[in-house]
Amino acid sequence: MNAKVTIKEIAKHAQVGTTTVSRVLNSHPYVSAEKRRRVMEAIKTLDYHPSQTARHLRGSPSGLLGFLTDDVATTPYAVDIIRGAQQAAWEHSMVLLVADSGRNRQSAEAAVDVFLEREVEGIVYAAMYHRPVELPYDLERAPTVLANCFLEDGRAPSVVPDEFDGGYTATETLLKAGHRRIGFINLWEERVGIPSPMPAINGRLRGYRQALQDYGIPFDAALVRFTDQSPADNDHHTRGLMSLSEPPTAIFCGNDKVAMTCYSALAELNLHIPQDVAVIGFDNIVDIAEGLLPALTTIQLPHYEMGKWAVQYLMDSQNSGLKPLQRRLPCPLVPRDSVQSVFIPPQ
Amino acid sequence: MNAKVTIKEIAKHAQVGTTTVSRVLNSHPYVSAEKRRRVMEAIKTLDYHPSQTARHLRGSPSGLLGFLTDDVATTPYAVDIIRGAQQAAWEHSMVLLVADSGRNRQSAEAAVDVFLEREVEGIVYAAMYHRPVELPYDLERAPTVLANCFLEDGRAPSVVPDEFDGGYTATETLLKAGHRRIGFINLWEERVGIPSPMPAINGRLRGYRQALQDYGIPFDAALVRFTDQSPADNDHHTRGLMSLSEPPTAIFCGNDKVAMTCYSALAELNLHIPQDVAVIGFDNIVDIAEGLLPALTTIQLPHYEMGKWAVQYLMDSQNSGLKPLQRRLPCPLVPRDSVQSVFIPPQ
DNA sequence: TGCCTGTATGGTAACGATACCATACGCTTA
DNA sequence: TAAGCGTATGGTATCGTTACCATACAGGCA
Repeated sequence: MNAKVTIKEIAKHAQVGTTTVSRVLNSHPYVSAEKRRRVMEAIKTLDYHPSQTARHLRGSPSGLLGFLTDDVATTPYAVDIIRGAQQAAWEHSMVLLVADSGRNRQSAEAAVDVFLEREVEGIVYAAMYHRPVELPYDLERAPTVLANCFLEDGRAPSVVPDEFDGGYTATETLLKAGHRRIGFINLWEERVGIPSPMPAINGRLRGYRQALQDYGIPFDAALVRFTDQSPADNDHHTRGLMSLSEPPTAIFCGNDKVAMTCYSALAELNLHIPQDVAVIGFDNIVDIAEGLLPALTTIQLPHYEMGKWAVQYLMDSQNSGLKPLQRRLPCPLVPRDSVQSVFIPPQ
Repeated sequence: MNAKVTIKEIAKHAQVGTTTVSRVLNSHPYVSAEKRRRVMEAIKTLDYHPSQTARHLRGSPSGLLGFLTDDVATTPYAVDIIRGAQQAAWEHSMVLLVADSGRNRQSAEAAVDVFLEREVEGIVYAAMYHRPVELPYDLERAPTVLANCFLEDGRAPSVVPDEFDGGYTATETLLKAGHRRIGFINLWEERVGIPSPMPAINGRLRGYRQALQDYGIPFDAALVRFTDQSPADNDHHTRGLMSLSEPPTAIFCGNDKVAMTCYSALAELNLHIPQDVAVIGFDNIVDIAEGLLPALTTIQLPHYEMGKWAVQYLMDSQNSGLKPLQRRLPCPLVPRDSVQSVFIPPQ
């Protein structure tokens, strides 16, 4: 507000040299108690705040981290990535500079330029849903960690949800509750004719199969379906599953939106959750999961944790160097009321 | 990555003085075409990027804006505020510094300290749902604009959703479709015994009443209900409304979550949307609105626009001074399939 | 007594960019 | 021909802070 107070004025006010003030500020040795006190007092009375700009110019690290996102939130809670990053940054006394790369490489480059002009110490590149990306700028430009996405060639470190773990946990939750016929309405997406390599789809399916195998249940392809995520298709597959000659007693839905349609389809079929059919979702969209009746048991994507991890890794490897590993974070269960044991397990 | 290139090296490489380089960078007059060319070339070959830090130290404005949020997203899309702010900042060649004030005043002060140390030119304080707040730091410290919240005493400018407009639009949409008995399941919240001053609750109710009045429909208190937002209560009120001797033909739900429960309650009552009952929501939680069948017509909160406005106002009033007005932004209709005309309007 | 060492202190250059000042040239105009 | 002006150019102080260097004094030890 008022003209900024500099170290010089503190020095004058406290009747010491600027060096002494600096020493006090950075708690260096060799300052007498008396002068330290005087400096402290001057700082308080003049309401002095050191200029990070000047500090940085003199050679200290910038204390800045760039956070670049690819675009608008698809899954709303994906923004928890930024919260996690912000939290971790804070713990390292860093500040987050955020920018939206927009859709095109050009504006991403521009954003990175801006970051670099401010000498960020690293960049977190975050995607709004888990997928392979092409980095919209030259990796050499700054130490980069990817969050919720990864490079196909693995040239940069990344942190992603462990989709396999999520699929496994969801399925195991149902198995533990005693279910033996478990339907799976997986997500689907096509990319120019070939099935998408979306890690969510494949990873969760592998988790599902592995859990079944671990519990000695044979895999039945009829129980696995793929939805284009439209309500109509979600509905269609729920009905398809339930009209099987041997219908499932539990359904694992590819996400909470699918679960939402699943609920209404089951209601129309006069089937009750969780008594007749257990349902488990994915994503933990709280508005949906808590809004449904009964409240939806689901799996949480580790958005917050990914953001946190990305920044932490960036910081930890500041000197040791960034090793391009891929870190998979578990997807924990969020138990609510849509899964319930179907029978007392045998002793 | 490699040691940073400075203006001096450019000067040496281009065989000119540093002043000339600076002039080229800032497109000042009085540089010969030849030298300009040489400088440009040197910049490109040495991959020079000017240091914002040094620029700023010399006196230029910091180009930084602080963005402070109060806490975790309640409505997931509230993060669009940050996207809007980021966009507007970008257009003004500003960068956003984000921090989470956490719950307590102390860490908020700390965050503001950090902002001030970097000499931000202003601060946007954003809340995750529309409400009165107490600013967790001294207003004198930096030019501040509040987004999605406001100070009870109006000491600082703020931008909020026009809840009245939203309530009016929702109701009018139903009226225009020919409905004359319109139920309203409003939100509810108590604060130590007294009803909450949540602007959403009062504003939307006033909008509802005004729209009825403008269309010559008498207000019927029996049609207005308040839910604590639990699925059970949402369900209860939907049924209550429909069991009226003269039940409504349309229901205006306080938010999309309420609408979600409303859908299932109506389904259980064997009533079809929109033929038997029209439903309109609030918030436009896309996951819910598009996931429901039929897709939910709803009202959008202007999160993105608020973020944008806040930054724009901060910038525009950089010299003219911040006037503490409150700006209300309209809540537009997002038409989908849950409202349909009940009859052909008379010519 | 003289030297060394540890403590205490302040002056000043440097970080990178820019604003100001000084200078210099070529041309027009009195 | 000299003065005056527009154009072109570079040197240097400056922003706020810290690192380095220089200085100064007190006490311990030979």
